[in-house]
Amino acid sequence: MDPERSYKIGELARMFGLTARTVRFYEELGLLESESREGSAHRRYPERNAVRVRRIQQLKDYGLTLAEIRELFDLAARDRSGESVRKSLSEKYRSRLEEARKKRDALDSYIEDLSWHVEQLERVPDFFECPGASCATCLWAERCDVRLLVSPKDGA
Amino acid sequence: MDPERSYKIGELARMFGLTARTVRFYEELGLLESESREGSAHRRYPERNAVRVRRIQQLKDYGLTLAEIRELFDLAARDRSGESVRKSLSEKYRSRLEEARKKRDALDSYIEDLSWHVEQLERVPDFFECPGASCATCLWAERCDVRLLVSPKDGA
DNA sequence: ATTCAAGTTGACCTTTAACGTAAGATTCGC
DNA sequence: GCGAATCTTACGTTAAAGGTCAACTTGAAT
Repeated sequence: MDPERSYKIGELARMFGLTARTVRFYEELGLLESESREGSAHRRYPERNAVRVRRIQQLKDYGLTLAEIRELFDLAARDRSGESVRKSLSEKYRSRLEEARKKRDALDSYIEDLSWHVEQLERVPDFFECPGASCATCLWAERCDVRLLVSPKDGA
Repeated sequence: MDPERSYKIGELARMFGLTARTVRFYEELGLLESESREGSAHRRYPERNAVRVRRIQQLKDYGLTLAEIRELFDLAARDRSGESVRKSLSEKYRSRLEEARKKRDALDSYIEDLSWHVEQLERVPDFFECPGASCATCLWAERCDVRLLVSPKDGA
């Protein structure tokens, strides 16, 4: 890697499938740093920004917001040992992980419920007759009682 | 159930933990039907609307939008046999189910990836030294090469 | 008769991140 | 000197399900 190397905004954008607007936006947020533009009117991004963009994409994929990514970058700039960054990122990942697991569990029970409903809908031919015992999906209220609108958890 | 019974907007709202605004909003969308207000200025919701509200909440819980719910209600009004409603709802549920399963699978692999990263972050004490082989979480680009930013799928 | 909680219409506001898009002026590279 | 690239500024997008005034009117109970 050549530390002297620098990219124009379009180059950097193309390298990662972004638009110039996006790169500019990232810089606005403090995620990228262009050289001071002495004499020139166009931005120049030193090589290290390429790595940053890649890192941004990665962290974004893992569910971090750009604001959070910025915090991490700031942290890294202040603590060069990397300790605080590692701790912070680790915590963030852990909490994301927990959220994700909860979401997955919720999704699982959602899937179960929905399966039950689909089954009900397709199994009983005259399900809509509201036999008086239970009615999971009846839609015309004129014939229905609130108490007859059941869910799987209500017990069969 | 007394077919003559009717509710004021606040009553209906309180029954289901809604606000009057919400009930009004539902009526605007065509989800509820108040009696024609001859002589009166206040809405009156016949009993059947209670069942509708309950149904709305149920369908909402299963991920249908209010617009979709309205379509179902319309369908039910046009086809009293219930056949088309059952078909439509069944299809909707099925597609929701498929989406949910995909989401869950994506979530699962996300969880795996994230676990890998957490492990990496916590296992290698000087992970941030960028040993040159791989670097999953390094944050200061000055010392890093883009190619060193790896993910679990990249192979260890 | 009074009162005052409850109801009414209408119209705008909220949330939210990560950009898109338009416009017109400049600049760079060849 | 020309056209592609870049610049700044600033508003637009997305969008579901209501929230929040504001200013007014009703209706049931005292």
